[in-house]
Amino acid sequence: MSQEPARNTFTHLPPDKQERVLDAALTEFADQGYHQASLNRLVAKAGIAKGSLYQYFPNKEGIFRHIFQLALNLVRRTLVAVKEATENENLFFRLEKSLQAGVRFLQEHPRIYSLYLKIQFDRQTPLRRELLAAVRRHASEYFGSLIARAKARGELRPGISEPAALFLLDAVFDRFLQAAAVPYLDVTFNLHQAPEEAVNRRIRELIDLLKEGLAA
Amino acid sequence: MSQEPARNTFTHLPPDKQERVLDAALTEFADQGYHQASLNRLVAKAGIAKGSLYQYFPNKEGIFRHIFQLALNLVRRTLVAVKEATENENLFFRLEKSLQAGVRFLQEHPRIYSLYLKIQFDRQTPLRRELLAAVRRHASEYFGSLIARAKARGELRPGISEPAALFLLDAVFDRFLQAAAVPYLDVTFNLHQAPEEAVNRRIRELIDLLKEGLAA
DNA sequence: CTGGGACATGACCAGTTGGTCATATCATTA
DNA sequence: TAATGATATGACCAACTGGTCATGTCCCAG
Repeated sequence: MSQEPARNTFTHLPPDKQERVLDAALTEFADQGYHQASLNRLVAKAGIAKGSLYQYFPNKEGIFRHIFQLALNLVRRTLVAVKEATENENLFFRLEKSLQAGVRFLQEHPRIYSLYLKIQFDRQTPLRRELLAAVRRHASEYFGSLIARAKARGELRPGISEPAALFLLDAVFDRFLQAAAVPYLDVTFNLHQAPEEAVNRRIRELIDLLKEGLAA
Repeated sequence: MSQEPARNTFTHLPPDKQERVLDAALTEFADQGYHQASLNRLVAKAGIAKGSLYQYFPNKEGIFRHIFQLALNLVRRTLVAVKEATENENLFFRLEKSLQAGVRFLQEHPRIYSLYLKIQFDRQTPLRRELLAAVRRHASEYFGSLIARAKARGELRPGISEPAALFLLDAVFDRFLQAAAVPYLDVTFNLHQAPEEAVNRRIRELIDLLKEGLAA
């Protein structure tokens, strides 16, 4: 499969130095995207020599892979935690809590989210297929299991199209997080850097609309 | 305001040559994004000398502005046409037609849509604020007027939050188009390069869900 | 035929990129 | 102390970037 991108030299380094390098790398890739990212800037930020970087990683893509894996693991852990924490609640409450958790994640790890958005729409970025496949799988499992449980508990309108419901939830959630993270994206909610209370109000409005529908 | 980015020299050119240059530029920017785009590749594609390019436009950003304006005007005209064509129909029929028109646009002008996505998530691209502001204004006007009319005709559930409805429509539409345009993005609908008939079925499922809601 | 303005051209420039490598430093052995 | 292997370093490389400009071609007016 894919060989380990980090060299032994890197894992033997004192943890704080590893931290500095990874931090600089995440910042650079998140700010600039893969191709725009400059290794010269990266090493300057990390306070190491250019040559050292190539003792730690085989090349630019190797650094990227490493960051990518760390980020993906963090997301995975977070998703599992939220799902378990609301296991026995009803669908709409779970959705509300999920969206809140999403916003929290994005505020705590803005660079990871920014990196994700960059990869999503830059066809040239390495690992793009892998990333999108992984995200798709997670989203599908997550919402799929919420919907299945809701159906079993009779919380869903009968005859509903499950793929459509999944698509709808995925779309609305993703857009909500984007609007909270990216300035100028949002049409009416003004979510970017809004106070928590305002965000939560919007979440409730939105869930309510999903629940009851638009039609009279 | 903003000065014209194209020089007179360019407008005096034989139309087919203008066409070739603009086409090459759109392709390059759409494929690579602003910063990754290479003027060397661009001139090779257009079959002109590097020096000539600088007789037509002041610099890279000037070329980008020009392409950008052309694209924006095209979108504007399309939006107006759809809105007028369904003026007296009910909300959900109009939404269906709008989404169909969106998919059609994206199939006819994939490079323009790709460019739009690139700009949206690359914070470093020039004109990003302008682009996002323009898109936001258009979307808000478009959906806003649909919703206002639907409300007047009593097609909406009373007490509905208008900002939430607007956000919801904007989110779902945008995501639907993204899923149709970008491979691997879509969780369950398999919209990318799907046949028209399949797309239209999905559109109907989705609109129906928006109409009736999720809850039992 | 001459002159002049519009347009075309590609060699050239300084700056930056990802990546290399000979050399230096350092801690740990013997 | 000497030797050894791991790690650190930054000058250096070819390739490419956006942008310039001296020179050339072409057409048309006088």
